[in-house]
Amino acid sequence: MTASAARADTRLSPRKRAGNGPARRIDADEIGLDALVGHAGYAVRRFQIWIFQDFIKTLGDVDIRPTQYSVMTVIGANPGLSQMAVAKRLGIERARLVHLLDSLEQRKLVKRIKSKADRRSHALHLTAQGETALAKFKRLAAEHERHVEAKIGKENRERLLQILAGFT
Amino acid sequence: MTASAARADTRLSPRKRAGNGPARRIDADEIGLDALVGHAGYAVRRFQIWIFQDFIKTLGDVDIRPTQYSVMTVIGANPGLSQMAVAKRLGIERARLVHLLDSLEQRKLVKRIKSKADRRSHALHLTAQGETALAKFKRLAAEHERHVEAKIGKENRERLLQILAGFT
DNA sequence: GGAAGATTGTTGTTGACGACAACAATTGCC
DNA sequence: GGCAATTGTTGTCGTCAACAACAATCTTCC
Repeated sequence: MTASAARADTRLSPRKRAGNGPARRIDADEIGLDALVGHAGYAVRRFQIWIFQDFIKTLGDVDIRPTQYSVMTVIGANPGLSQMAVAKRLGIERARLVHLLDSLEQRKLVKRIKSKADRRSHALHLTAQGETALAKFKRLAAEHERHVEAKIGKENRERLLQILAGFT
Repeated sequence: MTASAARADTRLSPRKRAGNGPARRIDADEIGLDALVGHAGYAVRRFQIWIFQDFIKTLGDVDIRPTQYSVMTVIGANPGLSQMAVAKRLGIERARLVHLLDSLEQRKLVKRIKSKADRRSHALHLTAQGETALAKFKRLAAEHERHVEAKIGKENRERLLQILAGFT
């Protein structure tokens, strides 16, 4: 079922089939994308939507979204980071990180500790509760990753990670 | 360097390096992502952001965003489609497509023609101006695609398209 | 040592986008 | 002929990226 793509570009162009309206019912599966096939951005966008939806669903019970997971993972692996450091590392704006941390702090998963070295900044840590929660999140994330494998194949997933390793 | 994924889970944890704050200046490039590396979703998200930004910049002079481009491409290749058909094909909601078409119609690139076969629906067409404009957009999109090649390599781009072909 | 400029966290706004819900007009079905 | 489904539209809500402005604080430079 997944192997049925990658043609489509070389089908006889359906151009100007209809004068001012479709005479026949169009099945929406048989619409030629033409130039759209072959655009990396389009494929990546569609895939990203799919993968995020599966992540959100798989971690739906614990109510954790991909960005929240990435923030907790980075803090868990590097306790004491400032908000700027986390934002820069994850490529999110510090303005946005404020709300993310507000939410995570309300849920007692993360805490902001005033840094004594630089009184402008906060040192970010997971709470004890946050540590055990993150462990559970990681198990669910691993399950999500298996869904990805099931979707595109184990070796394709690894090739993908290899190709995109420069963006992490 | 690109082969360095898929371990990550088994590195000695740098946990608890800092008591309540970073003693040393952290360079934000040397922050361990640990479990984040190895997550397909994270890599794909970062890549998608990069690729969209390049697309928007490359087509900045003509003020066309990726979604607008995809809509015009589909209409150009399949004149007379209804809004539902386009929405379903591109995976966008029909509610959202309304605004996209409003914008494109104001710019005289697309026109909605009342279908006589089904008076509920509109047959979508490019205007003459839209046709020539789309040709220019496609040239710029091809230039963008070359940027992608330059970023990840020609053969990696093609492998990527192959892997994700099922999502187009 | 003090003024000038940079950095950090915060608040706010804007716009693109996905997800829903409701609605009128129209079509298809039984 | 009547009732469910479809199509386009309008609206709301929440997520997210991109900016801009601001107070507090640090750094730099004279």
